[in-house]
Amino acid sequence: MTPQGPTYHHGALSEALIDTAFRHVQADGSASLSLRSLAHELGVSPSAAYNHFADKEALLNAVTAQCHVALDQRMDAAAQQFPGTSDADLIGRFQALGRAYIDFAEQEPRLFSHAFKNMCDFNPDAAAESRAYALLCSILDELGERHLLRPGIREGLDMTIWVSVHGFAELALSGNLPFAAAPLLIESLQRLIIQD
Amino acid sequence: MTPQGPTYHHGALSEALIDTAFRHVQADGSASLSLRSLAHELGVSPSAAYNHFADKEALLNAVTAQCHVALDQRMDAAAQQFPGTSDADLIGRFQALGRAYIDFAEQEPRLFSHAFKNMCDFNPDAAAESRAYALLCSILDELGERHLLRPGIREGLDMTIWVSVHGFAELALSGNLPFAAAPLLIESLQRLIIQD
DNA sequence: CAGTCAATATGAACACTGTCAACATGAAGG
DNA sequence: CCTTCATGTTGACAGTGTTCATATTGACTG
Repeated sequence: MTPQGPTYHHGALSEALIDTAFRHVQADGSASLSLRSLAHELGVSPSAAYNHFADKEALLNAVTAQCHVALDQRMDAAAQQFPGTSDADLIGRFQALGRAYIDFAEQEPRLFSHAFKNMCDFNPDAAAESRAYALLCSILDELGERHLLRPGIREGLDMTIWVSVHGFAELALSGNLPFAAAPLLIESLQRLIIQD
Repeated sequence: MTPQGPTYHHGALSEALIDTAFRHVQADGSASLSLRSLAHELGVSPSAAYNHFADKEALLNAVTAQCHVALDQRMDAAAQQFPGTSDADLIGRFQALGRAYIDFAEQEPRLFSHAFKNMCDFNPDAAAESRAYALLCSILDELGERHLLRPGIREGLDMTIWVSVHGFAELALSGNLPFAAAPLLIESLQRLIIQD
């Protein structure tokens, strides 16, 4: 059962933990997060969190899920800026999705880093459940149906575009590229895939 | 002055610290590295490291540099597998460079992660001094001179290819893509840029 | 309503950690 | 010889994640 309101000792500790942990990660990054300071901030004893999470890592994994939700919301909002089906709207949506991904990395660097921080084996569900990836696939399909894509390039193109935008964000965050170069990337990708 | 041999208390502590820290990062990742266990392993007191590094972070930055060296060595070796100037060698070198970057991420996941871990502002020197990036630029230039590249796509292409391969490596390490998809990426990139 | 039970929170403790200030040591040079 | 300076040690401080035994509470059962 899910917690039932603020009538218990604390009430909904697990949600409160995720919530303030999320805000701490957003502001200072996940490395400097301490379970003890978190508990102190919530007026709770240091070991209270262990009734809801096995580990500090388990709590941070819950925060990771929230980070992905935040990214997906941005991608949805970007897609809705160009809801039409005209050629211009399709291309505009393609650009907007790429920019939204990179803008999120620039404006919420800690959330973006934490969203992709965990090193683990390949999990097919992770990509399948990603709203961002689904939006990218559908815009590429629409571009293909309109013959706006160069012929014969559709196979694997969703992956290629995704890794490009993601790689740019990562390299910009690690100081190897300037965020100001984002438009160059979008233009370069467009030159590579759009028919003229 | 650089240290002068094993005649002092320890001799060359700073090199030894970087060396064993590097091996620890390679095996277990940078998160679980402890200065104290490192000092114990070297038969030295816990605070001895502070004569050579201001911080734990400073030591880890030295390790980061070593990680980039290891990556650059792989890229050099890959380029030398196709040293010729024939069309086949040029394309082979392009593929080999991409594969070497991704193979390094797969075979040395901790080193790769640590190499691009730090979040910091854009530093123009970082990219300029990267051997991997220089090798990529030169192969793209050679492909262009041979008219193997589709016309009009050269601007920003080095960045686009780099972020693609890097993004693939990152997403594979975080479990969002399978490393087995690497050939698909290389083929997709080739379809996008090579003239037919 | 009374009583049991599982969920939840507490307190004290353990084994760690990074970091620092004060002190010791030894090699090198005037 | 004796000072100087880089290097290393000792001991301490303030935190950390985590566990265990214990207490408290809300909800369900008879």
